[in-house]
Amino acid sequence: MLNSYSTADKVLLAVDCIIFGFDHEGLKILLIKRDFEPEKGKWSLIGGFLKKEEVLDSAALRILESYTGLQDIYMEQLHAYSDIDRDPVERTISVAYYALINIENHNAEMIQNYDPQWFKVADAPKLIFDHDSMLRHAIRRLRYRTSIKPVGFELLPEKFTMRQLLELYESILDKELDKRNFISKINSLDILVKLDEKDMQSSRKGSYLYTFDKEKYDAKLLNDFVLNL
Amino acid sequence: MLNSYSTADKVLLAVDCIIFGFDHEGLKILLIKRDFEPEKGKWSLIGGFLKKEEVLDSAALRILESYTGLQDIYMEQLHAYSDIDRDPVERTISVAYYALINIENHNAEMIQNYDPQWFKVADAPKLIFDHDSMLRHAIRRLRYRTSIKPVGFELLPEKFTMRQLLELYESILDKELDKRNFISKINSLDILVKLDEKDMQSSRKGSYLYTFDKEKYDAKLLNDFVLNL
DNA sequence: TTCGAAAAGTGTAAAATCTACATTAATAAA
DNA sequence: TTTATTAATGTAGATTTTACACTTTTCGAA
Repeated sequence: MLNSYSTADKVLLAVDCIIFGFDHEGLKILLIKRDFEPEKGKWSLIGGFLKKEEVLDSAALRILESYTGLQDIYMEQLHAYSDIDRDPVERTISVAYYALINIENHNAEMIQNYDPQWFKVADAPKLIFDHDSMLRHAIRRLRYRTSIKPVGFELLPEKFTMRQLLELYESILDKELDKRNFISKINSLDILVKLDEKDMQSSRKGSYLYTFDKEKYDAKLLNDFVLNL
Repeated sequence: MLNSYSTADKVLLAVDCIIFGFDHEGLKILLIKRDFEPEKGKWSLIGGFLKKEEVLDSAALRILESYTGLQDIYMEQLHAYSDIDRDPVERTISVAYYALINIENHNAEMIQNYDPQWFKVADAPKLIFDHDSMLRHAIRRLRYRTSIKPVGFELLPEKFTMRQLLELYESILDKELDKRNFISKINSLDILVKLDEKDMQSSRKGSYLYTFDKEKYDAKLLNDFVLNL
């Protein structure tokens, strides 16, 4: 019978995580050397299997934490991948999630206790299975997301310069942006607070530091807008 | 062990289809009375279980065809739903797909041999499980899609009037559009061919019929744009 | 102390796009 | 031939987007 629960096939359900980070070198992606067969030792997204009593969103969080120690990361579902032979061992459907995190905040502990590595998106090694394709889709989604939601809160340090924000957008969109136009567009979003404090690392003159106005930022997360950069 | 294939749980994987159609009454959604327990007799999206040797995309096509006879329908994956108790019988993860189809082209055969029914989106009955939530997401996705890809080829008859196209967009976006602005924006997409033929049903004067320029339409499907309606 | 180097900060004019809006045209039916 | 009905059409003003260059600040070197 077509729709009998009892005769329907059951399958393994995996979750793979595309974790984006950002630092002075640009947009990065977090990868691990796979620690079990098949493809042991090859570069891979962080992944694992869904447990029966678990929701996908939670599985993504659990799996991310188990490989990185990272907690309370906001992830979004990307897509379900189901090619028959995507996993050579056994039929496995994988649901991919992606997240944005601040590298500096998390890196020390993570590198100490686990073994993930950051790669510049452009320099990422070949990945196992269909993970390259997942990564490509995630980048596309991130670019799109950038055009309708604010980005940066999760990726930048608490205090940051306008230049850092500009470089974040440039590295996500992979194109140069006009500095003055960018600043006025970002300012028109009204999500930044200019501090009375300068960062003196980057120049003699020093550049003002900003933070996000969390409330306004979150409000913008809910209501899509068009940001034409 | 965390990532052992042999100890990982297997789950049922369902596919549910949100089928959008359009006719003179507006945007519609195709539903069936569920023909098996639980919730037998209640309104439901068209759905079924993934088979082990099947890709999700194909499962969506197979399931749609089994309930409607519809073939060669282009569907897009929407989201994977995994609430623990979303299906009361057994843990089931469902991947939702959505599609756009032309009601008039397909209706006769479908209604004859199967028992699905069209509902105006606004008048849809309460659905089983989390199908209401799937439908809401699909509508949101369709609206978004409408702002970055052309819509209509799959939903309108071969030849259609500008008014029909306008009403399609209005019913998807659920708002009134300015006729003249709409026409000039659509024309600027350069995807329509104006025919030397009028539809005399709707008025004394008659209104010109259009078709889509399939090539240009398809090209626009690939490259996103912003259509500010 | 002055000078040079390096990045920060700032404004505008022209072009493009978006919006709001009303009249005339064509035809069939009465 | 008149009337009723819907189709078709254009523009001016407002808004947004784009392209673009010079001045400011301060540290460190001469």
